[in-house]
Amino acid sequence: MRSTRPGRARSESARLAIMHAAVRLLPELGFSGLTIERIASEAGVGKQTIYRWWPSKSAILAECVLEGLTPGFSPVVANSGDLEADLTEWLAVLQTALDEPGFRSLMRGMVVAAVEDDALRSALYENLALPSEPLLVERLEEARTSGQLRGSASPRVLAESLVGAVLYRLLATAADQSVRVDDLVELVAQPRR
Amino acid sequence: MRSTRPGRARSESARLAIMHAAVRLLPELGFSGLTIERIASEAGVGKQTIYRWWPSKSAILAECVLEGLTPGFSPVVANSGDLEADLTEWLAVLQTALDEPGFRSLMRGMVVAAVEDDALRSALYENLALPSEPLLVERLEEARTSGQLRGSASPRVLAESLVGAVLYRLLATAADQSVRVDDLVELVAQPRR
Amino acid sequence: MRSTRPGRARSESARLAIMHAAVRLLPELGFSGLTIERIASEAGVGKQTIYRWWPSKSAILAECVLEGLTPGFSPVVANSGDLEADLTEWLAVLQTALDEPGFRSLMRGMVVAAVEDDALRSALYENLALPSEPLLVERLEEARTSGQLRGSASPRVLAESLVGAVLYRLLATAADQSVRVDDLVELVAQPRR
Amino acid sequence: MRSTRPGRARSESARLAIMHAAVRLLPELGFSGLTIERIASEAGVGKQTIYRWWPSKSAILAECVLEGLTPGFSPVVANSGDLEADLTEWLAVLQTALDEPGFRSLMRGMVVAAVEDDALRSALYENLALPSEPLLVERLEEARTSGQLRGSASPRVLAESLVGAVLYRLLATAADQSVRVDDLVELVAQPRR
DNA sequence: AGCTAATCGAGACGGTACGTCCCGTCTTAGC
DNA sequence: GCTAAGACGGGACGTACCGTCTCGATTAGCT
Repeated sequence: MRSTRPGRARSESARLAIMHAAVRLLPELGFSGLTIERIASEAGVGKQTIYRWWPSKSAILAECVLEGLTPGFSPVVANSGDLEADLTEWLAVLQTALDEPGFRSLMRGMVVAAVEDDALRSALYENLALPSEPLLVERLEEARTSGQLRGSASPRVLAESLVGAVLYRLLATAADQSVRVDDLVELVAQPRR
Repeated sequence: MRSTRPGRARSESARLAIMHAAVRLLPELGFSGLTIERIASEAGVGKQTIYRWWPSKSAILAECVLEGLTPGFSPVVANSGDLEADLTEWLAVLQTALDEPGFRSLMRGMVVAAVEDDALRSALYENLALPSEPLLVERLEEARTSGQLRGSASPRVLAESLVGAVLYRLLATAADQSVRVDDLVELVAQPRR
Repeated sequence: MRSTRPGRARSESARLAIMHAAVRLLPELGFSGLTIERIASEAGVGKQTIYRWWPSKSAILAECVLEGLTPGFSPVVANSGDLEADLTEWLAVLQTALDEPGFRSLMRGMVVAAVEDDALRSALYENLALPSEPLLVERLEEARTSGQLRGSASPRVLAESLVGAVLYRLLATAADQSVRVDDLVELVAQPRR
Repeated sequence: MRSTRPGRARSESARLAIMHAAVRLLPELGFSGLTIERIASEAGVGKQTIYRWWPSKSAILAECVLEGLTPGFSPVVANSGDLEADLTEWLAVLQTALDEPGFRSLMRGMVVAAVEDDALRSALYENLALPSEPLLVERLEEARTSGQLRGSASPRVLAESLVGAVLYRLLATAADQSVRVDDLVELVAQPRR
């Protein structure tokens, strides 16, 4: 383990300014309209400072996702013992976030970016961001053992269906159309008697 | 009504060459790597000939989708009376198409393009391409009346969940991982006794 | 011989605007301070329009020299039959031009540029510009035959000495110090009795 | 008078490494291609060490000239009492140095640098380097009093003509063309009977 | 058959952004 | 306080495409 490299240390303030600028500009400009040059000038930073640390604009966004700079919704799925209630709450929170146009644009931009960058795709889908899918899978597995899960489909498929339904709404719909939370929950959860 | 304008008629061969070039290049270059200039040179066509007839590269792709130049899967959902069999077949066909890397790349590019262009989004999601979702909704509504649909969720939500699950797999997964067709069908269809 | 290439013809007005901008900016900025980007914006032209036709900024300047866009002094050496008078006049004209600070800076910039570009060096020294040396050699050869040339040194060496003396003054002297025209003439011409 | 300041003393080895690197790189890269960054890495030195002691790359070159790091010719003009012999020898030595391509490139680079930097211009022309012009003037003045100088032109003008002829050859000629030493001497010196 | 007019491939145009190189300054730890 | 190292904000480089604008050469329908 080497203690410190020689030379000036990386500027944390520049790093943060760049990431904040990226997140601020993405909804406004869309992914393809977002340029490194714009991010640099918005952040008050030289272009080289960006290129020194990130290979692409997607990579900047990936780091933003991993650092939680895309606020607005909780990826956490509660576990109250009642699957129906937990899913309803989780979807409602997600829905509320996606009802906000800025956040909608941000997430669309992220999805586009993720298509063209493996690191961002991992960051977005696997680790935490968009649907918090792994956490959801875990919750559904728990529900399987307690008999609250409908049918016999694997928790992974159920989770992907729920998240996919939200993703579909996000990408396919122009207007801000909400998902039908109740129906989605009913799809997965064993109705309580 | 004027049947034909004076002057030289639009060249059908140029039109087709452009669309074929676009579809051929999209998987290779990705949406952002695809340029009008490249399409023009690939098609052996002047740039102006493209700009004369299409407002953007997304518009070219939209026309390609509408003309069925993106081969490889049938958007048709059969109606044999047996929902389980029909869905299984439809998903299997879709899955086979998406197992081919070239087609996968093509569809990813299309999804990206659709995010930034309303016309293409309509062409892709509503009219026919990706999931043929309206046809699916129709089939599920029919199944509801004949009691083959599980639970009480609306056909639209069910359709979006199925299509969303496929979309999620397309976008979120790096490797060519298949969807679990059986589980997806089980999610929606009332199991036969 | 092909009559015309296909495609839009080169814009003469852009070509002239670029060359005029280069000549206007060179004295003000010096050769190393002169940038392609500045020339382009001064000329109201895209950078690519410059790079399409010239490989370097020196090449632009070379074309300017060849087209006579660097006004201010006559390279012509008169031949009145009186070498002493002819040389005195030629040097006086040259001196007057070089007394003007703008022209001085221009010529300094040209000399610098010529060091790093073969084409410009030819344009500057051999064809016409700075000293009109070939014309001077010719005049001196004529004088040799009519016995007006002092000593036996070759006309080429004499010409280079005269031009060199001017060049030396141009490069080595900060302030606008004139050459001593009389002494230079005396160096070369047989004094009239 | 304080003999030494507190703190670490300036590194003489770094100073020499920088100047040697500059002189080594100048012929290879030309003046505009020579960068501080390249000099620093060639010298194995931090950039700041250069900027701390020199204001510009011309200043480094000026110091090189003053320290005699540009080897290859003697600026000294002998005084044997025989002007013709002394000039012939001086020009021959100069010519030999300038016949070497590396030295030629070096001197061209120096001349370019001198155009854009007053300090270097002084160092190059007035103090010692290129032509040792002041020494030459002195020698010619001596010759005037002893009647060895041709005509009545001022020694300064004669010196500038000789040096200018060499300078002209250096700048204007692509190939390594020699000056005609005999003719140049004849131009200035009273022929011995 | 000639005229008119919109098309075609080609490619130059004024621009914007790219990703790189270097500027001159600043900030590290080490001697 | 100097050193090597190297990050910083900035500016220019030369390239790739953008979408527009000529070019001369077709090629259709209408006189």
